[in-house]
Amino acid sequence: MPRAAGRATISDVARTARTGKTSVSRYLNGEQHLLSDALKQRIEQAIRQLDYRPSQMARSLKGGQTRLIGLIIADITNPYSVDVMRGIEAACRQHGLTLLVCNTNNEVNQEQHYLQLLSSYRVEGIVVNAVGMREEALSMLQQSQLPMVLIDRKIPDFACDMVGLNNHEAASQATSHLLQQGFEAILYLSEPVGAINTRQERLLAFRQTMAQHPHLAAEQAETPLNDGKKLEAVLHEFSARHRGMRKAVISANGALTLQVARAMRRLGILWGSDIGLLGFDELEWAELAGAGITTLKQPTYRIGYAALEQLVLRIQQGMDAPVNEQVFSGTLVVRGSTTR
Amino acid sequence: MPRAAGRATISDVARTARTGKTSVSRYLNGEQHLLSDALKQRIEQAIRQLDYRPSQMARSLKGGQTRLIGLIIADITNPYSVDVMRGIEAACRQHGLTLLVCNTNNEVNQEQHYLQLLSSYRVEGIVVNAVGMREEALSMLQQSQLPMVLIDRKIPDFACDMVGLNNHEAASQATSHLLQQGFEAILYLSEPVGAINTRQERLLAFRQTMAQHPHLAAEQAETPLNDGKKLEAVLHEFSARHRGMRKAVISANGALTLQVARAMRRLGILWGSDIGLLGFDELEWAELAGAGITTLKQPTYRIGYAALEQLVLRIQQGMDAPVNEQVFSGTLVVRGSTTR
DNA sequence: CTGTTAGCGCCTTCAT
DNA sequence: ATGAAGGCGCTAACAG
Repeated sequence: MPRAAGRATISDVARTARTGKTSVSRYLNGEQHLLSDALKQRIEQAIRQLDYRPSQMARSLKGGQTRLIGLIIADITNPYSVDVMRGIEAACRQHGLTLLVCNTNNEVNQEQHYLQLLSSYRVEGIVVNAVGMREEALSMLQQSQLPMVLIDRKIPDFACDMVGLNNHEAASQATSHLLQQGFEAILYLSEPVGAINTRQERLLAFRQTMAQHPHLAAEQAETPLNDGKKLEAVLHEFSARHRGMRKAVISANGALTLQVARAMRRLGILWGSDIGLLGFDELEWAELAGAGITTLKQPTYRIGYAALEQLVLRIQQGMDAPVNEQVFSGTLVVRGSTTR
Repeated sequence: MPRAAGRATISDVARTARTGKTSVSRYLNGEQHLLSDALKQRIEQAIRQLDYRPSQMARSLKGGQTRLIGLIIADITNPYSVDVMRGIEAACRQHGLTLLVCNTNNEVNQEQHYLQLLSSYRVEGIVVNAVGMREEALSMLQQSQLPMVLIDRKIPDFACDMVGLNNHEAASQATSHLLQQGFEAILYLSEPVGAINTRQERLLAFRQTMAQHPHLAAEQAETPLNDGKKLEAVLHEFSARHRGMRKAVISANGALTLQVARAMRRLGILWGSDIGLLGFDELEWAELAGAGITTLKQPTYRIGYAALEQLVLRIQQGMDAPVNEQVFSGTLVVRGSTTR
């Protein structure tokens, strides 16, 4: 009989099967060829009878591999992150790894907490989807000697593998499309750029592309996600300033595009006819909103998959191997918001 | 100096601080009032110097609480699930619990795998967001004696705490709204109902409500999420069959609503003018799609929060306490798709 | 106040 | 082919 409270242990099984712990352990670890059929039978039955399941805790305490990978996501609400996650998961399955997901909800405390947790559970590596994560938090990560790969984010003075979008190319592509469509004034809208390299790169590419056409108006504005009023003001003024010209807005990410669309709707501005609209990140509802919204779609699944492959590589090679950065190209999905 | 490979252990710290493991352990566990200041100093420094971090593995192996909660999600892609998760997380924080998220990607294997994993890591309880999960998989869960609560799903012959939507009320509410708006023919569209109680309840309530108006047309159809052609056919025929009447479609969940909207668009049917449309689950883009889509919004955050509270209760009370079921009311958010 | 000791459940030599 | 013994890192009696 198993001990009153708690689950059965390997000793319980051994006792029930009238043998020693060693044999049970061997049975569990695929060294069954070393056991007599009779013993195997007894062990098998004991396990079933006691509903025994080995404790991973104890197992990996002993120093074995955990085959665990941690994923730290700053905002699970972000479809981009979820899509990337699917790629990571697929790759994990491929490698016989198990993924543990931690959502930090954009809170620095949580980041630290989860990092410590994952580390103390001896995950073999972590993927950090840092969109929105602050520098301070990431520097904590640096401390831990865990193999790690960053998604779509580089940190100054922090050598770390990274996988993400070719932001420069993507932003150029987006801007060029708008120019080709004959827009004469373009507003590049993003959340506060700060020191976040992803945002900087996109903005830079926009500026460089526009710089080739000095007679056109290239504007830029930053607005937080939750300030609808400010967004309306920015949009309204941009619109007014370029009355009579063909004008368009680029939104730097999916979450922002939603807010932009809402603001335009409140203002009674129609994308497609009154103004052009192009957003980074594919949206499942892009085709349903008004005339449709043109997006720059990221290969999220591939990014996630590649990130995990990179992590596996890092785990194999150790922390001394040179840092690797890998970027993928985006795809422009043209819809009604940028065509006549 | 810490051992060459691997991290420092409590013994290393003890040695460096010229003391015993016990004192270090005490220092770690908030029993600092039992230590002399001098010792405290030495330990603190040793910890910093060695970058020591206690192994949760070892700790909980010893029999302590893990303060870990597992969340099994069938489809992380589903915004409903993600929203519920946010509620769970908030409640976890409140209780000093840490949430480990596992996405089974609707694969039965994964469900088993994760369940075993979580169980072997001694999580104190699990929340199962079973939308889409198959019965077989859930019966596995039943085996494990883990405290558990189901989200929006009941399983026959399986006594388990549950938190979810008041499906009957919600579906009645939705149907009544359509009737009030003067729709004369209503099509209730859902994924295959099967034995899933949530889907059955919604459908039943629809039928009962419609039964009070025998002169009106109450239709029902089931279609898988990925079969756009079938969806178009169903919609087209429904439309044709009731030409000249005011007709509407109820979509049984958010993911389906997206497909329905796409299909209507392909068919050139406009919701709001040609046909009514009402979907379960709030959609962030509901106001942006055409005339806007009326939704039945679930209090997802509260559902998640309540689920975790229930789990905590279950953990405290043990597995013998009577089963508890808790349902919340939905809210109708009326938009252009169901008004003239 | 502080250190010694004995496990937690498992894996792994090392004997038998 | 099988089992006994030791130890992974930590906590919790139980002495000093």
